[in-house]
Amino acid sequence: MSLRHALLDLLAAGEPMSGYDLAQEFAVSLANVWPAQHSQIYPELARLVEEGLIVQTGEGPRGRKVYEATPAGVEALRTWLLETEPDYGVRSEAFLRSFALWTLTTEEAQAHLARDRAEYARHLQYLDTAIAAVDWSTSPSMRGRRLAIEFGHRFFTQLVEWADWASAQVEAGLLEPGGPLPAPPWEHSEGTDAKV
Amino acid sequence: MSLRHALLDLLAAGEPMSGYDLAQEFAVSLANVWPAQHSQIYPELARLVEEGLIVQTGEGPRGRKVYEATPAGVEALRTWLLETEPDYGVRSEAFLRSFALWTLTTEEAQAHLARDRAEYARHLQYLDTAIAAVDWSTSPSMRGRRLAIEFGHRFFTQLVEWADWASAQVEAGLLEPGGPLPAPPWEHSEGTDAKV
DNA sequence: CTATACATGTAACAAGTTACATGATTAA
DNA sequence: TTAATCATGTAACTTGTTACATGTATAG
Repeated sequence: MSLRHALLDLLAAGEPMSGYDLAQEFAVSLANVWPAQHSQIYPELARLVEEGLIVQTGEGPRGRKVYEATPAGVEALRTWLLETEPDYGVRSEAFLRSFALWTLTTEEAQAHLARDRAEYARHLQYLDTAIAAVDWSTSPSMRGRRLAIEFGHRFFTQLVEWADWASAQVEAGLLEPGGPLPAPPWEHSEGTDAKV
Repeated sequence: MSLRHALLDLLAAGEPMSGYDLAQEFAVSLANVWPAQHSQIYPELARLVEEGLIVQTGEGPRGRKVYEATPAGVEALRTWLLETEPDYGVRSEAFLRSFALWTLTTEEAQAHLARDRAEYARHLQYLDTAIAAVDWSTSPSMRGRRLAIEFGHRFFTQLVEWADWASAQVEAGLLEPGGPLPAPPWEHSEGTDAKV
């Protein structure tokens, strides 16, 4: 159900888009949220048209088909947000890899962490450049999307910081038997207690 | 390919485990990294046995089968880390939802963010309790896993902070036309520049 | 005129989820 | 004795990936 809502959101945001445009969008802004290939997008668009949640409002060269969300489509988006239970699960191969770092030597782990660090920093820099290039005040969707972008910015900032921290721990001998262990995390987290 | 490496990592960590044990582990510590159901785990275990990456080393009541990783299995884990390109993509429905918050009213968005916040804080608290209950010095795998746990701790801390930030922005009128927009993210991120 | 980007689609396969199915042990 | 938990598995379905297939417009 997530893919269709991602498409619906993009098409409801204002600008009419083609399947090709949407695929581009998935390759950049949605790549780290809900990746999708064009082979998945085109059939889903056909289903959305069939259900009346989007309509084709234009065409272009090379058989280009341009779609927009219908009022029913926007309503479906709202219903999704308001009436379905969020799935808070996250899937990340990079995170999974960190579970297995102990099978590497200190040097190998350092190399792995350095590569991760570079990749996260590269992505963060790209994000910041993208943020700076956009006028976030133009439309309601843009204004709201600013929240999502901040989420991404903080996420990648945190990844870079984690990689640096992990690298320092490994350098200090974490992976060597008898090496020092870091202090518990709660010593550097304050003000995030549950309001329950 | 990720599921098998997650299983391999757990079985290589030291303690022999059954499919049931592994499913429990996926329901807790790996739930926010690489979720998996028992229906996916049992067939994968059978394949891993067939390929000689794990062996059944014991049995228990109710047809319980206990497995351990073979040296070939540990080597396969290392090869995965050292010789395959990481997939840095992240999939998160909660993150995707934040893209569509603009379709909600200020009040509706606040309710949604409050629910997210509570869920993240709850999970963070659970994580911290779990961290405190464990002796991280016992084995190489435990020592290394400390890095992954820190990753999770920071991730959820950041989510709580983001939800608070987003809520404050919405409260200030971000979703209302003409309302104030937050300052660009880079103003509160320092020391994470790419070392490229 | 030729390579690249644009543009849409389908087919075969792999991965993941939900539901079904069965039965043993244990604690109250 | 009965409910909960332990324990393993399969089947049907949905979702997602990779590869195949085709053709048009544009820029150099």
